[in-house]
Amino acid sequence: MSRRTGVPTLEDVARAAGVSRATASRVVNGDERVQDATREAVLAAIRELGYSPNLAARSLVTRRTDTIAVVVPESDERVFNDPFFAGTLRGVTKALALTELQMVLLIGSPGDGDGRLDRYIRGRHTDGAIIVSHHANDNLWRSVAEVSLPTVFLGRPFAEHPGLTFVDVDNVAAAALATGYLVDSGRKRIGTVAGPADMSAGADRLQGWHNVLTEHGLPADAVERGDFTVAGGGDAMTRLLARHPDLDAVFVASDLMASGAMDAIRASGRAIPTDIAVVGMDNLELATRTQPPLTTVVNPVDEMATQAVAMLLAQLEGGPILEPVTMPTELVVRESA
Amino acid sequence: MSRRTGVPTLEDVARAAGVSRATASRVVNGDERVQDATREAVLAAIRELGYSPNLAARSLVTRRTDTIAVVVPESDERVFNDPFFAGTLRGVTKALALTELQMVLLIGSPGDGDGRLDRYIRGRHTDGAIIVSHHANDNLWRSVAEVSLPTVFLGRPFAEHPGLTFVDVDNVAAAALATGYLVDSGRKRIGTVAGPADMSAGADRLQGWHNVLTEHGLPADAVERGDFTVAGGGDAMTRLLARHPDLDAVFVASDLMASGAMDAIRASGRAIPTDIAVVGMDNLELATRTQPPLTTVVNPVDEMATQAVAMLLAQLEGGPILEPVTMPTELVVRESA
DNA sequence: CTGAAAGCGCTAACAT
DNA sequence: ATGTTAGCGCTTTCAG
Repeated sequence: MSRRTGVPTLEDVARAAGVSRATASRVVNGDERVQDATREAVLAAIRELGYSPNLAARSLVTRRTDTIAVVVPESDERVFNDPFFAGTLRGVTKALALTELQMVLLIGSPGDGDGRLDRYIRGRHTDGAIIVSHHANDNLWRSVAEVSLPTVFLGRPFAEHPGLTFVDVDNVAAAALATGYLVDSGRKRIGTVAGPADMSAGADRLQGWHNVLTEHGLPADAVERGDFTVAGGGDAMTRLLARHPDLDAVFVASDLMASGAMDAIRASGRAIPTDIAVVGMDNLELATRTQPPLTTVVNPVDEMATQAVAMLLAQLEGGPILEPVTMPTELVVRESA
Repeated sequence: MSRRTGVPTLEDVARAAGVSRATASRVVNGDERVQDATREAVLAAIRELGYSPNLAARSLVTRRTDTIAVVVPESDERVFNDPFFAGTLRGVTKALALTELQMVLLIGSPGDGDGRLDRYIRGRHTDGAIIVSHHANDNLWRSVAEVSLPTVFLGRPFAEHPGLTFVDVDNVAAAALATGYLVDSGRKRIGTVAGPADMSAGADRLQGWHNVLTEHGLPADAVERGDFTVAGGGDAMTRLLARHPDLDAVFVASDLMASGAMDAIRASGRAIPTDIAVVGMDNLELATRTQPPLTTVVNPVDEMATQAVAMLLAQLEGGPILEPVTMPTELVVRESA
């Protein structure tokens, strides 16, 4: 016995079962061509010794790590305060639980730019990646392309690029749906609290709002940007009201921002929806608990995550890069509009 | 050139720099005793080739994985809906960002009991573990002990065991603080919505509530259990009111449950705090947004997480297992009590 | 169906 | 200061 550490190796298992390492390995990996009796012996040895494969050794030879990275180029603050990310992570976790893959969560720390994430990707330390909240100036898309790491974006990456695939909702259509509802209910002066200009969700939702207003010959000049946080939404709404006191409705590009915006509206002495109607987007649980409950557009994060994982798995199994997928969206009418 | 894959190895770097693999390795690992000129050459080769160490190969020889597991034996649903876990993960992420360690998130999936988590721990696939929400019938504590995996519990594990360390708040004291406040403000008939009996936080908070009431000669019989969710808190409160319609106050063992409990109280036609005073625990952001804002006891998850990571790092660096740490707590008075 | 042997990429003695 | 060498534990040809 040359076991210095307490951790049994495949060699130990093989010896205990009276077979070669190769056969033991076959049993561990479910290879069919092992005699039943032999298999039993090995299995018994494994149980007895409490053997568990050394993943590093395995991955050194298989050239797979059996992990996938979930990359979120946002601060830990954002990620863990925004239910949108929670939903995304929940979806990914759930989908991954059915596989042998382990999830490695990579969150952008404000400290070092995106250098850490980039290095991790370029190092090919995982078999694939799901990249969640992509900004225009992230070069993550370039990195995954250069090292050809199987990747699916959750939310359309700002820079489209052949070979990059993603799953998203049609954010232009979603915003149009929300804005159209406001128009149809007779609102004439409709502003928007938009998302960041460097994210496709920010840009597209603004576009959808703009399209509908111009189609109807209504002014599309009341725009302020928020950063997808409650506070950011509140600040943006305050600025919006200062510049356009005649607003009678607003489309806010996320429920979290809408929550802040509603506080700002109330603080200005206006009533919701009587003075100002509010429509959000995401349909977080939060939307049912605002005062009044928030009319919003569904952002099916769970389904999107599941879809993204499925597309990634297909690639990992050697399939082609699948076409981008767009998920359907719907309006949920509550009391804020 | 024998490079079949596109991924450069240390060997490639060494060759390009005209040195041996050993020297290249020294540069990569920041070994001092390398001539500046040599170092420069190696660094240049690394940049040129876009070299990144193969972690599997490294960990095979160093016997370290440079990862730590964050184990949460709860369903993904719970984990990603409960801001308590979000706070914990935020704290751990933040603390880990300052190190070279990568976090592996292990979440209990309802499917396979805790077998998956257990196997992962016993396989020693990480250098250490932080175990977050521990239940009485989890045998995780036994597993980490048996394979002597450096571990810190976040929240006192139900089974105390020499060699197990943890960081927690004094939940008995916290509950006593909340209940004492209710007593001091003249309430006479104080119930509680307690947490699960199989978790130390559930048991201890119930104990603290019980202690104060008996000390003051008040009845301590109005108890219903919830599962630390909004819905669970609501249901428990409904049962509590049915059995004890004379209640004039309630200590609810978590803010999430308190939120549900407040809905149930209102639904019963009672006013908060006039008819029933409510005190929660955790001091989530949510507590500021309930109607009325919730009086609660601070659960300093961020600091606890930081502390837990620090204690784990100390162990990983070869230090002794540190004594359990108890964090201080305080009452935040808002309008619900 | 099973075993022998090669080697994945790296670090860490041990030489020099 | 640098090179040589011996594995780390595993999978995978290749023989038999």
